[in-house]
Amino acid sequence: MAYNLSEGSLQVIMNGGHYDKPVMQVLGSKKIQGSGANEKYRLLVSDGRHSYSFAMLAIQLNDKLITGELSDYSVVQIDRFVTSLLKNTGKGEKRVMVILDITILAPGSQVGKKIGNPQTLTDESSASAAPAPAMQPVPKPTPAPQRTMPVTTTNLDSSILSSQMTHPIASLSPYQNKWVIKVRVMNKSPIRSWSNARGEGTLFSMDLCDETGEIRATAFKNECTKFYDMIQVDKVYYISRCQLKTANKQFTNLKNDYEMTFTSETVVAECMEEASSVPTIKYDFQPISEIANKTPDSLLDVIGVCKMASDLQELTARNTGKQLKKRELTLVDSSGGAVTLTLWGTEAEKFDVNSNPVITVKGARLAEFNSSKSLSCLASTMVRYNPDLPEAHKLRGWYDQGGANMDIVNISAKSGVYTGGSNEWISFADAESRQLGSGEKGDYYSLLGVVTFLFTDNAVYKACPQEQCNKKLVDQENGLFRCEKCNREYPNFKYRLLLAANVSDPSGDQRVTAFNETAEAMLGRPAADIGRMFEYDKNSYLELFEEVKFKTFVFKLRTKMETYNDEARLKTIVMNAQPVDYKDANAKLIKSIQTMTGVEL
DNA sequence: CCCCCCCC
Repeated sequence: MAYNLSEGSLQVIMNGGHYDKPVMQVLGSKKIQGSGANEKYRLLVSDGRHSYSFAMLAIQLNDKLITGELSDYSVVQIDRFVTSLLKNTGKGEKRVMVILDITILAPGSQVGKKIGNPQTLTDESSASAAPAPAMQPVPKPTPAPQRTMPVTTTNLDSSILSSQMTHPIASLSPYQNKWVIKVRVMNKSPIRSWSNARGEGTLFSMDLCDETGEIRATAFKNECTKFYDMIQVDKVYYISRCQLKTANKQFTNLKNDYEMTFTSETVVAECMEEASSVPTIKYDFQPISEIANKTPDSLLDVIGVCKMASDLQELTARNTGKQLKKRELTLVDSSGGAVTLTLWGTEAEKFDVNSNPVITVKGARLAEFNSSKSLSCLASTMVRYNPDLPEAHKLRGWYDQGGANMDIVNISAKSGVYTGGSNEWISFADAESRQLGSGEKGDYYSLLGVVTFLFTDNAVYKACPQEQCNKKLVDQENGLFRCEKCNREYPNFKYRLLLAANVSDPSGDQRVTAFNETAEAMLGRPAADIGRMFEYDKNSYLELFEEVKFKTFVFKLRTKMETYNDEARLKTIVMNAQPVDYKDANAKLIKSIQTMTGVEL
């Protein structure tokens, strides 16, 4: 019987390339460290053309070798493997393959011989290119020298560790505990304390990654104190002897089924050598336009350009009474979506409002409020500004070359209290002929309209600082402001918008009023910013209004006949103003053409 | 062993 080995695959793999599920023959194996449950084996494998001895068997596959299922001359399909470049004690780098999963296609006893005449593959990345040492083609469990792990971080020579085989994150599991990982710290939380029925203490957690995956590690109490200062974001460490357990996906979106806990046995040593092969961070970016379809409370990775930023806002948490600081950023990307990202605390304070950085967030929580979705940073969320990433440079290019002016759909747009009405677009002429607004209750309708004029006078006012009260304040000219509704004076106020505008469509036009949230959506800036501009930078204020003129929105309007001074007149309020989603707009237009013409398009 | 992460 002939066995087809994947000839040439080893050369591809050892040059750092990928080869999908190569078929190889095992020509030998050798125990290189540990004993009992912690044994580790090195294999001599052949693809028929070359043989290579720096193939490691992941510990979970040891059984196959020990039981004899996997033996010399076995033909196997390597379903999953990783390779990594290792420092080879002064002789440059050596690429090692770690076999994570195999299917045995034919037992060694059936094959019974070496297939072909494979030549030893020399390590091409190494100048010395020493041939791999030959191994006996018979598994002889020889007592390998026991590797003793230093237990403390003091006097730990990291070169000892680096000369050893490190284990890929992807192969860690609770069923093996003898490993060393070489990982970069992606994120480190602040120290936090807890107190509950099961006890109290301090902890911090960190997110780690290597070429094969990522994992969260948490250090409690003694380990928290011992390692907090040492562990630094972006640095690479050798870590061993942690406890692994199943990760709770509710609190992390790292791609790993497990997480680890530091124990008193845990060893951490900084990697002092060049370690650029260990990646800096792993993202699973979601296009902003897709965020609206995600489940609330899920943790997402997003990249976007900060198109606008609110002022710093201070507020009191309702449940805890804690003083909070927040800043809301609007992120846009080339998907045509926009989303609000809320920063908290010092992250909010230190944000430079005069910049439009590319921002990456990893593990931001999708929040839902009043049926609009936004992102909120948690303590565990990684936020980076203008990171040196291909995606970031691409997005910067998009933004600077017109993306900044692109019409966007803000999935976080506040929808006000609007609930009624049809989503069908009608025209002002339709609204008139249907006599909308003549009834007791008022009528709702939607249309595609252009803002043709904005009244800049009285568009922003100083409102009562009380949460539920938006009453315009009377300036007492003594540093205090009086609210007639609350019947008291305040030293502070909040800006609110009350925007009057004209909206036109091809059939006519209508004077409309937009209250705070909808006016913010139309003007594209928070009321606080607009108030500040009105007060201190009138030119920018007027410019902003000029920019919005002739912008098109999908309006949801509420219209009702009201009587002023014996004169009945239609009052139309903007319930919602959304930038145009042209894909959706075109579908609606095509549908209405079909309805009108009866022609299938 | 945490897992709170805030506000409209």
